[in-house]
Amino acid sequence: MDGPHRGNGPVTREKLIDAAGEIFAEKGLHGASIRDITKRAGANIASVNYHFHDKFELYTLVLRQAHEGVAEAMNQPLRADTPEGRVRELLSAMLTSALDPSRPKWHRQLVSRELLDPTPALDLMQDIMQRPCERLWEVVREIRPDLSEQQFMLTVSGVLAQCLFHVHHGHIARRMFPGVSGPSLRTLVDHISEFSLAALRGLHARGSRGRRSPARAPVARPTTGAKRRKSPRGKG
Amino acid sequence: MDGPHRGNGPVTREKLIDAAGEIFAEKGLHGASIRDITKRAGANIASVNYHFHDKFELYTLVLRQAHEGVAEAMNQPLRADTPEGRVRELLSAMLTSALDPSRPKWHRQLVSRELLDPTPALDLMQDIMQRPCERLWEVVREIRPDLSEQQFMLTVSGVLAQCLFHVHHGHIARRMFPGVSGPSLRTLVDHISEFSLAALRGLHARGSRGRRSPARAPVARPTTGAKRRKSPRGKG
DNA sequence: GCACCTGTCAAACGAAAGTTTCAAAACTTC
DNA sequence: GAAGTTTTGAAACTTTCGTTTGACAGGTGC
Repeated sequence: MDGPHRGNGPVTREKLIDAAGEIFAEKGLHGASIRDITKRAGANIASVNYHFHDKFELYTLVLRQAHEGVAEAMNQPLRADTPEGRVRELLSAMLTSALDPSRPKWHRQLVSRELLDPTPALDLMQDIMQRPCERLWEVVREIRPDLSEQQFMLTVSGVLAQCLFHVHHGHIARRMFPGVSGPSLRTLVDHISEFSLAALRGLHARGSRGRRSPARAPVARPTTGAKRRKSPRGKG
Repeated sequence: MDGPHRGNGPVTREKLIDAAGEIFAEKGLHGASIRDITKRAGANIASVNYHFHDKFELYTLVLRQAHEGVAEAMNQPLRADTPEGRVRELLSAMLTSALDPSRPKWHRQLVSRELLDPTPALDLMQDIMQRPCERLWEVVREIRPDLSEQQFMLTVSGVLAQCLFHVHHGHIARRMFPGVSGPSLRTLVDHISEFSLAALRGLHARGSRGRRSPARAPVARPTTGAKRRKSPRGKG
């Protein structure tokens, strides 16, 4: 179990992925070095290029693994009867999977980095964001079918923004309000639901400007192919 | 005016700062290279180490310049009579200075990067966020003095989150809703104000749990000293 | 036992990074 | 104009990066 060569194939591979996830989350694609990753994984320098082709392929694989849990949580059916209940259910699913403490912390951090950096693997991020946007759009339209198209976009963005903030920028809130205890998952879901639903009820329809909401949510279709770059520098 | 050496001292320095701002915003601290920066600035490679000590000192200087405009816009007095008016005024000041088209785009991008990366210059970010948090907290307390401390935090965070989203993650909204025209600054301020105020009116006070709001906003005090690292590697 | 494939290891590779050097050019001061 | 300071220039420096190499240890099938 602890010998140097003992069918370690998948073991070393997984240790590399875990170490790479942590270090990529800490320092980003450019800031992390293969020597750091292999050192933390307890593996040889050449192991990255052996198990994965190059650094960037390891990065995209790690990123894909980080975003999978969130993406699949978004596809579960909503069972609540009322649109208000479905809003809450949707937010609960999003935040629960995103803040799941059993998952390693670098999952959030990596996705957070990618949401900012549109460069390396933007299509993966679209996979994450598309379903919540679609479903939120639909539920919001059930509650307030009289809003303009732009109001829909701004409202959905506002709800998503609150979730994204607590998921990806929680450290800011913790730093700005050090005296206030951090909210539990339940409290978070309750507050954002109540806050957003109250706002939705009080919003005035902006009749004149903008078209009415279309029958279908005008959300970007996903790039299912997920066109991947071959190398970060396109050298080989 | 276009000769090789013509009192270029501060000229080269400023060109370096501008070029560094753009490239740092594009690629981050690690991704940007001094060769790229000096090439875009039309200067020699050694000029960065001559005018600034090293790469990191140039980075912090550029970051400080990027955040100054936003920080000072937050200190202007609020003139509106009603608390609701002051909320709108506050949001308008924040978004106007943050989205001011006359400022170079890399100001936003750099701050956006730093909001994510807690590593290099976190105190600068606190300078940016502290005043909006304080003032929002106070105005929200005027409107709804019955809310619990945690509800205040969540509400202020929610309002800030909407602003941050449109300032720093606008590309996500544009990508997710390609059919909807991006909102103007005026529309944005109107919507976030109306949305948040409607939510604030409809929020139920959570009486039992959490203490009531204190007389003073429990916002983190700024680190005025802004302790700066001497070098990215601490070598010399 | 032999060939074969899989993994691991230490070492080295070329490229690119940040930094330093030093001479020449421009500017300032007298 | 000469001396001294400031700024620029091209080149080289050291370090570190991602990647490659080739040898060697384990496992497997014949």
